[in-house]
Amino acid sequence: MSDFARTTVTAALIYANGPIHIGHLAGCYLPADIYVRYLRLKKQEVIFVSGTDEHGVPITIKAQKEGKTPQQVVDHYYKEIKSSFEEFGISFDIYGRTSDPAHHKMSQDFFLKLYQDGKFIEEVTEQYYDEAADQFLADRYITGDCPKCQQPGAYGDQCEKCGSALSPTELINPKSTLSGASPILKETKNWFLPLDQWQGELEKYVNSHPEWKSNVSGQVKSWLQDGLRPRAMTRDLSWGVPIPLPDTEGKVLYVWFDAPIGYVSMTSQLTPDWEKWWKAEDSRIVHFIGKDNIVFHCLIFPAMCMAHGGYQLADQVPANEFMNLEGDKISTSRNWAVWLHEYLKEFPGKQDVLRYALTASSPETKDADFTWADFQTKNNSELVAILGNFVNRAFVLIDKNFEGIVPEKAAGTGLEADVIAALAEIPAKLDQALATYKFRDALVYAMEIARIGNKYLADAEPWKIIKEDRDKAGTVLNYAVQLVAHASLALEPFIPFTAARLRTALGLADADWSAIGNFELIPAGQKLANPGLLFEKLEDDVIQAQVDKLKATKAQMELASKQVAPIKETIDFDSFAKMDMRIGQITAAEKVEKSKKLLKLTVNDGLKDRTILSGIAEHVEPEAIIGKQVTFLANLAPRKIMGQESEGMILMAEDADGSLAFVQPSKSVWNGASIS
RNA sequence: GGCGGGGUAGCUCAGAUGGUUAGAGCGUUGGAUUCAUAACCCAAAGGUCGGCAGUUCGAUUCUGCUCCCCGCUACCA
Repeated sequence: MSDFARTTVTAALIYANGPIHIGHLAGCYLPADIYVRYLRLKKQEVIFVSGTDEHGVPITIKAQKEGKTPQQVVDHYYKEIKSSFEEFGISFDIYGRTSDPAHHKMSQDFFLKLYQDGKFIEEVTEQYYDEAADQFLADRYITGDCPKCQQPGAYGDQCEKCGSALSPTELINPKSTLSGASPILKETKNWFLPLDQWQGELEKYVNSHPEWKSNVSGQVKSWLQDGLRPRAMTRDLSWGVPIPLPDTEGKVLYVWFDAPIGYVSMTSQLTPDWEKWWKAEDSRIVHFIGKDNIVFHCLIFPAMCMAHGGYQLADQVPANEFMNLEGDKISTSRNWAVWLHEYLKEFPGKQDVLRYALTASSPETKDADFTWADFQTKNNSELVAILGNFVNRAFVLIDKNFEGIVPEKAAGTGLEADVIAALAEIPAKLDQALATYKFRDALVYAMEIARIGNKYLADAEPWKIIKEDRDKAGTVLNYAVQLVAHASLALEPFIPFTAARLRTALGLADADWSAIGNFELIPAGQKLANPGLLFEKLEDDVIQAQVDKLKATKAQMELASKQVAPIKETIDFDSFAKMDMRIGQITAAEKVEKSKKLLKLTVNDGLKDRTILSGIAEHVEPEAIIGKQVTFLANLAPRKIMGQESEGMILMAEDADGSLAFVQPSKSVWNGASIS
């Protein structure tokens, strides 16, 4: 790693269809920023590149929903995202966007080179096309009956009822989810990158990086083991980078084709010297991403680069897992998130508190959970009590006893050697942790300096010594100031706003990693400017307000989901009369093996016992329902489900929360009672 | 369904190529202290390391099965 002359750091491109939330920050932006700041402290050559991804279906959906054009949507969010990142101290060298003409040009050139070099496979396939919406339909936008289990509501890629993987053309009675119309099959030509041809080289590449995190190499190797297949690099969509070939109207580049090129095109906006950062052999590329982006950065983009030639491949891809919020998955569409722009407004000047809290429980090895209670604890018990308190003690003691001027070192208390020794261990540990992307550990090492400081003050008791020996007390405070200075350096990557305040207070012009260990960093006689309290305690009511806000969101979302479905189309009496609904009694119930949802019920219908399979296993205990009377449809055509014959269907009422309840007679009736 | 990651103290998480008392921070309890934002400092309590079985002299660490959470599953990105 020391062979590299410079480092190109990227953080994932985010969709410009919503604001930034803490999941994004913890997932890649904060770790990337910490890493970049660390490299800068070490005076290494580095650039930090990111931006918004402004293409793809989610953007068009958002635009449709808001009655805007896609361009209006991305313009709005680009601005908002960029400014909240800036305010939060994410120190990008360039924050670009993929709708930029320079980006279009570069990704088109990239595509064209692959095309001209014959790296693509052209393939004409039949895809479902929604004539009403005038567009081809991605798998997710088609539903129909599952060809395997016959149940309705299967998606184009998968039936969630029986779990089968499907392709859209297999669906029975397909419908577009956009317009509800029946889609037609239409021929379309797309360009595929034959990933299978790069399998060998990709394996070599992946195997040359045994240091990758287990979640990264695990997923990548799993794909390689399954065998790679050609992947379409173009899409039938109107919003995106147009394909630079004749007669390709209505087709654009696959967003995952142009997005990673975005890193490069954005670099070209930063410096005319951009090629050095992506092509020079002594340039190291590091992609910070979330776990959902692993294959695109570790397989597909590398394959594109191999096909193109000339580009360096990523040296590290430190993917984080996900950050949950109060026990639930963060979700933009469900509004379950702590939004950065709201945080910045509601907690002005407290960027570092959030940076600290998110780093301290960063999802480095597994999903993590952000709770407001934890946020409060981290602020009150660590930032205020450990760091803020130590700094305040040092400044107040010097202000009171030495008029704010750093005293000379004289004979010490005998504890100084221990302090120096304790501090001496920190830089190497810190360096090691940061260099290996273990930011959680690194933060603990950096905070250790303040702990050392607190202990030193408690043991040395300069407030007592001063009464007899002013020089000795001065010595202690001199050391304390040096420790504050060290904290300001070691904590710079994590809490840069606080670090800068400290440097100003100390009169330390420059932040330089190599100064760690230097106990003459702040010269005696230096006039200090007490920065005041670095952090303030967060009271319960402030935290409670945030929790309440989330609870209100949740309640609102539940309310929204409680919307009663509209009445279906009118039917005549005969259609109704055809249904033979009856009351029967459950005499036996057991789980169907290898099925999550299915229960095998034996129902006494007054004539005989019949077997009915019902997808209610997640809602009821088999033992608990034996003996219950239920309503069932008796003349439904028998159907095989998971190899077993089901004779009828149990009627269930679905509650707003998705739970199911039996439809039962209000008093016990005889089995076989018909319903009319 | 297949594949990948994870399940370790009340909470958030480390760790062990298998080996004497499994770690940290926070929280809790007790003590000490008052320069400091009722903060700091010291100490203690607290874990059958998801469950079952196997390999082994010995497993929380290896193997198999199983349960739970998360992700991916290739034209959703």
